[in-house]
Amino acid sequence: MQGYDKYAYEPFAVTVDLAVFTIREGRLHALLVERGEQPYAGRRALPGGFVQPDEAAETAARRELAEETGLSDVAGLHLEQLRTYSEPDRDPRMRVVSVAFTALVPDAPEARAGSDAARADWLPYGEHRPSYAPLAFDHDRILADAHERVGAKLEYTGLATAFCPPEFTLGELRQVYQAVWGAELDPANFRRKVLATPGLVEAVPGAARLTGGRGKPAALYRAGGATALHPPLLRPEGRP
Amino acid sequence: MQGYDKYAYEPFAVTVDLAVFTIREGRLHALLVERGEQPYAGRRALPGGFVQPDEAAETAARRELAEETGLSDVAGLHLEQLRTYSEPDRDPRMRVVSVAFTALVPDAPEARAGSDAARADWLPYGEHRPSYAPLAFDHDRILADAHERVGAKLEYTGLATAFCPPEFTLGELRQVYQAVWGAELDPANFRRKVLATPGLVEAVPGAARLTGGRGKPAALYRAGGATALHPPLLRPEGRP
DNA sequence: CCCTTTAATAGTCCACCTGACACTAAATGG
DNA sequence: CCATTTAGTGTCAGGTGGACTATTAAAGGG
Repeated sequence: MQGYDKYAYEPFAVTVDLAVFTIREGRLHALLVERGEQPYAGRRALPGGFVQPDEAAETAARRELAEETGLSDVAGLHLEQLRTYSEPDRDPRMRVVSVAFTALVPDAPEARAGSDAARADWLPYGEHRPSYAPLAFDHDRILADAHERVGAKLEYTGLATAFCPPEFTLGELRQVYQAVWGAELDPANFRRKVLATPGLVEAVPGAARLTGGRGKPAALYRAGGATALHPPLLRPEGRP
Repeated sequence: MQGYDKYAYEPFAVTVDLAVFTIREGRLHALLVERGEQPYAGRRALPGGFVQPDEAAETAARRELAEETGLSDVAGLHLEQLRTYSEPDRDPRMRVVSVAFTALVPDAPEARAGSDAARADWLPYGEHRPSYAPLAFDHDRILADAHERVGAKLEYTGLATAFCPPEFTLGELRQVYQAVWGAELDPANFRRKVLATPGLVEAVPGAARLTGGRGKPAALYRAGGATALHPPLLRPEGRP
């Protein structure tokens, strides 16, 4: 790092890309925009945008998240850096280094198109290659990396509650795990493990109960303060 | 992302910073350089440098790693992206976005000073605040983040073998866990768990044995192909 | 050369975690 | 009223993991 000279090197553009997930009807969905311009016009892509000269990448990501989702309380959403993608040819026009973030949204208000996107929608993301694939740029890879990261973090952190509203039932929490992992979980064993993990959830004291559909009404819980889970909640083996 | 214009935005300098760890005499060490110039002249810092216009951050990181460590077989070393640090004021001179990497080195040849550093040394990194603290820029935080990441990945990946030479004893492997976690592990139980984890290590078939110091000679093992550990090898509880 | 020290390896015991599964409770829809 | 659905409780067998003891095989010192 001998003497810096801001013009000694080709300038890099720095952007953020957002892999935003939510659970809808028990299935995992990702927020995707439709590109309105070349390259990849008409193709689906991750929402994102440029980092401004005076803001950190995290700030830019949260700003873009607010713009694209139309959510009001963006401050409370879970936003986490995933990794940075810097291959020289990832954007055909110029050198773009992109810091990717993962965001988790509890309920899912309809998305709205941002300034630079033709449209924005919540589209199902799962095992099968979706009809809208492939995404623009290297966004398929980013989204897959984000999915893998979220799946892994469910095991050993209390992250799952970030997909849930402030008060939720254990059934809803279990659906989060099932949607992300793509696996069935035994309701009884899930309840036992969640309640045995200190700080994961705490019961809402009032006899508060929620009726959603059929079946016996369930007790409500709030997210506990726990960030690390000991022991972890491991996903079932073998995913070939 | 409406039409790019590479001069529409203030240019960002993109650098890589390296948190390089090794095990020496059973203790965790980090590779640190001494800065020769302002700002922070004379202070310790992480090795690193600029990303060139035609290379990915990973490529730049591996190039810097080779330059700073003097290792010949840099290609085989474990190098992994940590995260990107982009706070606008993290470098007092200009806007620098830095992609941080974690590298793990098995044996530790003496470091050598790179082009931009007065010197480079392996310095112990552990519980106590070391005498060389604080580091330049936000490098204390980067190094702490890297340590936490490595400690966590030892639990559920076969990463520990990256600290070991191609053939190693279970005692050496256990020392890796102990040095990174700063905790004592029962040798017998460690052996049982490691050998019970499929794909973590594989025995060297010949009656190969290694003599290092006192005690019964140990059997040699090679790193197995396993990348994910099921079940994980959890570190002991409670770190207040 | 013997004896102590050190580390690897083997084995045991027991508490607890976990998956599988049965059973009851409370709501809805025909 | 009855079948269905989901919540919640309980049980049981097998496996895992921590604590601990014992044995083996080398090095080093007197």
